[in-house]
Amino acid sequence: MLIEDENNLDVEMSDNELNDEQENSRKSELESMFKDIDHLNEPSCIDNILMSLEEIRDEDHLFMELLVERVSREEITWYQPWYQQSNSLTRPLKCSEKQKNAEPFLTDTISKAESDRIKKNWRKFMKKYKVPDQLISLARWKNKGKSRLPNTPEEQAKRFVVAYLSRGLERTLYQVFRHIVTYYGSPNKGPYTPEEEKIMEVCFEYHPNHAVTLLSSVLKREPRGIYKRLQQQLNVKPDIKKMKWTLPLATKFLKLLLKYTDLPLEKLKNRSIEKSVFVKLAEKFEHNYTHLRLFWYQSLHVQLFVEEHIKLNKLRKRAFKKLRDSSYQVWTDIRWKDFVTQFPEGLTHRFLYIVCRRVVCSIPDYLKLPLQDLTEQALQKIRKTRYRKLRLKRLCLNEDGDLVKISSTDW
DNA sequence: TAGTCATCACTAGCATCAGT
DNA sequence: ACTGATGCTAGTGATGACTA
Repeated sequence: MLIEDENNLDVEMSDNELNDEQENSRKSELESMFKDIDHLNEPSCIDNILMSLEEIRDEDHLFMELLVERVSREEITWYQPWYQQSNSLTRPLKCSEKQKNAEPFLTDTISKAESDRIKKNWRKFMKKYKVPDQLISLARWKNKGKSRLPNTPEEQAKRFVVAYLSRGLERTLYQVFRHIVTYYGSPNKGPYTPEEEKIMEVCFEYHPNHAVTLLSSVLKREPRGIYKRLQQQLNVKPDIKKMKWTLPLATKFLKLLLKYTDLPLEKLKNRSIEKSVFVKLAEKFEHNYTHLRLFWYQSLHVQLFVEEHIKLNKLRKRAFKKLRDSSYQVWTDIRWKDFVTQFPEGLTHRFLYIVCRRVVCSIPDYLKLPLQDLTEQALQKIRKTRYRKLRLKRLCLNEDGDLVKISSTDW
């Protein structure tokens, strides 16, 4: 019987080191594809890309063969909650009425702690089954040209690994697999570099039909991101002017909002408003509906419904102290909708987020720092700031139905 | 220099379609 | 019955130009 010793797993590279390494190898890979090539139509360019694709496919293929060999006779012996017993990794779990009352699983974004747990499970798995550290291959391997029945060796192996990685998590196999695919399968994130754009161009020139899947492999990016980028390049951008919100404009906005929702102002507080309403508003304002929606939830809602004069930095101080003492581990763990309930009425989660983020966004690596450190730094920054008395402007409707400012000297 | 605004990008869900 | 490819959405997150 193999004893799994968690304490032996401590020797590992920190995340940052790993990321830097990946980052560097990615850059040199992409650069080598374009070495000495100035003209996009150079066939050697697409050759390089295709070669790189081949390498990736081979790598994944070999890894899967090894995996099948190592786990083909393994059976699941550990306890599995009902929601981990499904056979499908690529479709969300459908629950029957009965199951909805059973032991529940989480549905929000996977937190830092959960992600670490998956990593830990993977290290155990590697050790026990003697496979290389190549989760990326599992993540991007596609069952093509083979039977897709769930009991083929490859599918079984894949399911076994994912089930193993899901141990101890209140998540479905689908959720864990999604997490693996996004975090390990397409590790390249952020804006597209000029090299990447060149590669995209070349691929579309030579292989328009498979360009997206090809690019997703070679660039190690999510296919959806590539689609989106493509659309941006093809589409003539609609000419949206910058918008400057003024009291008259906000008045017009609010009047229309009241009209389209057919509700009195008080009823709009904390209410989620249908998209169609914002789409109608967007037509009137000739602006993106998402922007208008953001304006409502991030600004106007707060200014209308907050019942006291708020000093921004006082609010921040309070928020960061609460965050420091919370159970959240890193910034991205924060569930703003839950968090905002601890604050005065009228504040929205988006407002709170934007106000707090202002402080931390200039702190290097703020998304990864332990929240305790981050909040300490944030509190220090707030203490040092010069504009400590900034208050939130509050607004109300006067008798004519126009928005006016509530003077803060009344308080 | 803090706040505003626009825009790009990613995450995680849902849906549909064709292929095996 | 299940897959991959593709599309859409709400919610988050990053960044840079502009402004008060």
